[in-house]
Amino acid sequence: MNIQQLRIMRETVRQDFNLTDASTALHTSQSGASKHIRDLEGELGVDLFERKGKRLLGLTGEGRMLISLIERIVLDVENLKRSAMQLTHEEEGQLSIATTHTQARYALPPVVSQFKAAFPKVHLELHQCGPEEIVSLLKAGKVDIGVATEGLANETRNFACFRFYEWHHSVIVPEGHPLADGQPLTLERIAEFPLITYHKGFTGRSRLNQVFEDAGITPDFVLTALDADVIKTYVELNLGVGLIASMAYHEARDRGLVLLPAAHLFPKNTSYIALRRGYFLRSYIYKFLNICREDLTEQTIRGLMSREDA
Amino acid sequence: MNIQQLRIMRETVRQDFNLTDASTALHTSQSGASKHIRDLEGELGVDLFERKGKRLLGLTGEGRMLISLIERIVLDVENLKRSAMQLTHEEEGQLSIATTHTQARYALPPVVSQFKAAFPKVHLELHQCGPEEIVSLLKAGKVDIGVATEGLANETRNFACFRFYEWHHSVIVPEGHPLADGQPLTLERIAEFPLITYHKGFTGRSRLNQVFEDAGITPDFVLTALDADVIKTYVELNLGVGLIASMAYHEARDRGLVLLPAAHLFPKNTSYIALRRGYFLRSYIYKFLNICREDLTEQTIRGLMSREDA
DNA sequence: AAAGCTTACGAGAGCCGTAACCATA
DNA sequence: TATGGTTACGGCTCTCGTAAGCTTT
Repeated sequence: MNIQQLRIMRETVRQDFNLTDASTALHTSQSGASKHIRDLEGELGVDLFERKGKRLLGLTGEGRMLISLIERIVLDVENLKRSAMQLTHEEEGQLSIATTHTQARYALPPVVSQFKAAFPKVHLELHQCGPEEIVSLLKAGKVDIGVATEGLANETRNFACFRFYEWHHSVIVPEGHPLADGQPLTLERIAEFPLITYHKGFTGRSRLNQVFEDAGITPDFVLTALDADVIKTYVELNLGVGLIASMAYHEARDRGLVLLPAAHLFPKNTSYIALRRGYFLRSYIYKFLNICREDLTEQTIRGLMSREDA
Repeated sequence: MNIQQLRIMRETVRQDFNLTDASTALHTSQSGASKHIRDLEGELGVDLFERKGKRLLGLTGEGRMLISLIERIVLDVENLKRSAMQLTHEEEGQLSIATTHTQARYALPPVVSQFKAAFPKVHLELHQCGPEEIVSLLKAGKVDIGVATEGLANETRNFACFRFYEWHHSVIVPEGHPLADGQPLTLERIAEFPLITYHKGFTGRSRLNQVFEDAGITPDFVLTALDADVIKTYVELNLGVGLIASMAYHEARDRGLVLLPAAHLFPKNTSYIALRRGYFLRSYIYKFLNICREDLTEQTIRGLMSREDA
């Protein structure tokens, strides 16, 4: 038995039992992969794959029993290499973060600049995309960290999720707008106007819908966007009333617009930081989390990683 | 990197950093082992061993960080092989049990005969020895199961310990002995006679001492033995009063001797079954535990193995 | 036909063990 | 001097990739 055999075994499962894809993914020949699998089956004395003629269709019952151990071994071997790398190049490396516009623009800048000061040699990569893509990038191991409000918290089997910060939606209107008359804000008054807010699945949008539905109100969302900057642009054009995350409003920068707090109308939202479970973490990743939330140290993170939520 | 390198690494640590011993333990050449270690260090880019000239003295700090991962990988690889073996030869194999005389003679016989009926092809090996040796045999992996009253329960880091059954000490005397006069048994009355019981460290002996000490009584242990059969022999010779585990008394077999219950004088004892943590368990091992305690199924055992006590 | 797995085979890398060498107690 | 680790080296196995063959869709 050798590690390559296990790697090929794992990759073949991941590539939906397509040996050709598996071998290209591992930069090796397909014939070699074929032989490796047969050798492994021979040594273990067990058929791992269900075959129809020459095609691989899936795992046998025995294969399913053994694959989890194999996965763990391969993962551990990778982690061993990473750990060793980490020990020699403590300060160098890459940190890839997948995140939404909202986080990248309003929540992460102070974190990133502090992090860059602490680890100048680490190459930072911000991957801006939607919540589903964050999840798949994380799962595929293409990024180290995911940051978003949506989509992460219900993936605690694969990810360890840490609370980042909490925030509320606010209403944003042009100066002199009827809603800015000082009278208390209600859902009914807001819904009298055309609304502009985030796309479905972005930045707490699901909760907004829920609130209106619970109140029996059907608002008119005339325009939805991926980010608050676009929303603000159309609010300035007087196309409607904006509903944005309050940290997206900047008094000096957003002259001509007025922010009306709406914490009493909409429930609070929580943004999460997610890491894959089971993978080795470079020391600077711990540092990054530590900057995000001071109470997260390497020790506490390690502890929370192995359990459920945080 | 390959598995042999990791195996050699692990074995070298286990053999107290003696490469020669490590390589003989793995049935390979010492020169090869030397090379493997240097290759591994080269590939990982880290010195794993502290050296003084050419001697290996211990692990470096980096080595200490990595050794636990290496241990786990090697263990998983072994478990993978065992699991596969298990899947093909479900019913065959060996089951080694280390246990004391008391368990082997009085508690295990019904379990063993039931087990043999269920798995006739499994070769059973009973290793009779003292509690400390049970612990070391288990640790070394020379036996699969340890059964004893003493020594196991405070090793929960290395072993998963399951309660087997509970029992009490009893007093045993020849027929017509003054203690068998029907009057209630007290510590004071017992201590008037010379006592015969188990060696230190065997079958609840420590608790006996504690009870007398707490009562401010200094009994006269004239003779100690490893097992109840020896004790009974000397009680028959009227050399003293016996203190034995009550399950060691058999009315028909032990004619001429009288058992006086002493559950009110001595605290209850618990016998434990111990398994090593982290190792793959053949299906018949689950069956063995299941016979010992009906509520232990493969599922419950798996669950309890990963946690602390049971 | 096209996609996909297996078999055959030759080149080359890597592993192993013997033996000689070197360093430490 | 004995124990223990390293270096050198030849044999040999094992791995890898190309190419051809065979099966299934």
